[in-house]
Amino acid sequence: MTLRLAFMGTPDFAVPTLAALIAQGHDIAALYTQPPRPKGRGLSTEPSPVAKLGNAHGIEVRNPVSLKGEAEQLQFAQLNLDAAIVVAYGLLLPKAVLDAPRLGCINLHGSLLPRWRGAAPIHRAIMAGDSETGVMTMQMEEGLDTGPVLMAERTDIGRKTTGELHDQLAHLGADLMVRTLAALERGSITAQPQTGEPTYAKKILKDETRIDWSKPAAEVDRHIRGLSPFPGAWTEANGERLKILTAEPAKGQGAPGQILDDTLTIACGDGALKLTRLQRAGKGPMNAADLLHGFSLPRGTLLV
RNA sequence: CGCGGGGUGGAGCAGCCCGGUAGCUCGUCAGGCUCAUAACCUGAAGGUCCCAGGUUCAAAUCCUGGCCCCGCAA
Repeated sequence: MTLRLAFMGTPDFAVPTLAALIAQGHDIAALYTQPPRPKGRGLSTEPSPVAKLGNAHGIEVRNPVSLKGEAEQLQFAQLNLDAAIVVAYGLLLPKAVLDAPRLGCINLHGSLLPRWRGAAPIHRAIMAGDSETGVMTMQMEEGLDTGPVLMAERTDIGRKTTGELHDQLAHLGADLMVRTLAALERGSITAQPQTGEPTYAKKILKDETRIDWSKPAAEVDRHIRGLSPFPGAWTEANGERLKILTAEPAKGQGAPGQILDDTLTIACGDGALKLTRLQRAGKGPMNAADLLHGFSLPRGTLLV
């Protein structure tokens, strides 16, 4: 069954879903994404990952700064959609937009709602030490990720990093969205209200990314994994900024932040962690052994 | 033109200011030894020093232009 859809999304997380919908042969009438923003270092602005894929398929791309205006809402309504698929779009959808498509607006969210509503569900789930998470499709309402749930897929977190989990959930979610649309069109599912205590995944702030070595090793480990590879947990060594991408549990004790051996085992408030992949300012990511070849970090050094 | 670091054998770095024999810690290969916590010993191979101009008797090094990577900041 071919549906007439709009896709609203911006970052990499949304790309697999858009690709899956295209592959399914759905009619993507328009693509909404955040306008290109000046992106760092150079002066270059780049289209969002979603916009790039859309351009490659000749889909009309729209970058409204807001959907609150009547003109935008009218344009949206005139698309005459079966549904709008929303994945990490970055804009709130007013009621007029939510109500316009025949089947409404369907959102893909990267957590098991109502846990971790909001901006950074993957990071927060790992940092909080959750043992499992997942993706959900839901019928959108005006509230922030409050809509009733259509379908869900779970997965263990284990020792995954945010990057690994992000990619996995993006693909699980793409498949889930395809199945959700098929079921919706058949009329074989109904949305179920979210149950349980909501929690909110607040945006990651810069000043919470620094590693606090006085915390127990298990907690530091979650901190590192939850922020890897973006935005990155970091510490300071010899006055230089060191981003820690991965670490693994290790044995040892000492003053918090102290290097205990020649293989980057670091004492935490309780227990220790062995750093395995890290990045110096201005350098690319590298394994611990490689880093040590060019950067002196003898045992006893204190990371702060 | 937001600030800054960088591009040197396969990896990570030094050398650049003060031009003049390609260096360090590893890896790889061969041989030896026979190894407890990243084994050790001996030997070898492997480099357009990002690219293009310029200065010079001589450029990894100084000058000009370009390309690429990254940290901050947004």
